[in-house]
Amino acid sequence: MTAKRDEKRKILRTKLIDAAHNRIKINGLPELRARDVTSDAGCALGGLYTAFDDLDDLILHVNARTLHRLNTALEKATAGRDPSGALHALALGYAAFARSNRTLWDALFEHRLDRDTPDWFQSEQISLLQNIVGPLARLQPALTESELHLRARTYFSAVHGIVSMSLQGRFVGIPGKALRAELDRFVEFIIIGSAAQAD
Amino acid sequence: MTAKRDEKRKILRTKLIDAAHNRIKINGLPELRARDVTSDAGCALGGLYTAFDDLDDLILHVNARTLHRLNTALEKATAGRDPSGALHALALGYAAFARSNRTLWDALFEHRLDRDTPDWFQSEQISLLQNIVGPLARLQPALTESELHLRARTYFSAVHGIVSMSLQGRFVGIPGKALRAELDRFVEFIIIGSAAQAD
DNA sequence: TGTACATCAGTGAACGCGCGTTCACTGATGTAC
DNA sequence: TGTACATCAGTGAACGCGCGTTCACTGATGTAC
Repeated sequence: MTAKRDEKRKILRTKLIDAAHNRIKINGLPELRARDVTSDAGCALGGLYTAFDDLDDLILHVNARTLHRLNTALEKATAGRDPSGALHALALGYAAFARSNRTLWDALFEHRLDRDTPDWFQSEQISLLQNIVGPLARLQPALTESELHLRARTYFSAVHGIVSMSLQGRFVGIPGKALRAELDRFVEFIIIGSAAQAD
Repeated sequence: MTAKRDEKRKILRTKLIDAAHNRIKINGLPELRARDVTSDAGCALGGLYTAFDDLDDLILHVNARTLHRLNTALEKATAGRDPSGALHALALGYAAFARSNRTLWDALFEHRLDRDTPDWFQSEQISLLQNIVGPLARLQPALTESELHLRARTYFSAVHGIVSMSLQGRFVGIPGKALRAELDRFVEFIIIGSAAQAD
């Protein structure tokens, strides 16, 4: 019976994830400090290393949560739509999520991990792709599973590029005001192109 | 007559840019150290601060050089092609440049500058966009200048997203082997979509 | 052309600070009887 | 149920290292006459 210990551990882990989530949300991943997180979570600095392997491990848990929230948002946005509508909704939903979760979303791509991606994280990544594979499969029923996955990755990468460049405000990014319209047009091109190819 | 001083300064600046370029090329921007660069360039640590404002300023000069090399490569790749051929060549040329100049190309996007982008750097950014605007304008003559620029940015961002995700080897990136084929197909969609829109 | 002084590029040791991780310790939880 | 001992989560001060930038100094270049 180690129930009490297990419970305390679980609570501490949650507190730390919550604290890191909030810190990233407010100041962004580059400003995240182990000392701030532990003091927010109400434990000692060393406590972090009993609950997680290290700071990177904690960040990974925050990112998994963010990815999960993104997947939920995208599922909601596409629910009950026809394939084209779903693709449009995915792109706009992605942009909307990125904008309103800016720093957390940035953390998803800023964070480099040297170790292998753990299973519980990979499953969230797979869900993300599945959200795209679904509509694509209905749009192009002739494609094989592996072609679909390839197309979904290309499609995701392209939309991600457009959204991230725009939000970063880089020279090559498009102005925020034009983002929605450009994304809509862009998705339409993809749909038209797919239809043309299917003929 | 400060000719000799001016000359020495110019030489030192070039040596430092060369050294930083090589260091980034070999180890990547995150591993770039002021001490390594100055020792490679054969000057004292403090010398960096007489030739440039600071390390960021030096990095910006390396990036301008990389951007210039990219522009030259893209101009060469598109020279004498019809609009569709040029768009294909741009995407593949971009991927090829990114792959064979991996760390230098990464530095272009990893480097954050707080100060404003100086003119001499902006002009390279503008050239990059012009490489895309050219073919697009011939493909869709009806578009206004500002629409063309918007389309060019969207188009660049999308291709950049596909290429960078793939090279980073992220889960959502497409495998290197499939990159060329996916890019070709992707560009074709854009061209078909543009044609459909022009009707 | 030559001399005396002034300037300023270049030097490199020292500054200054940040921050992830460790580790000897303690007190709460778990186990044995 | 209660006591004695064992374990281990949690503590927080100290470690350890990295590295951009500064600054008093010097020697080469420039200026004045």
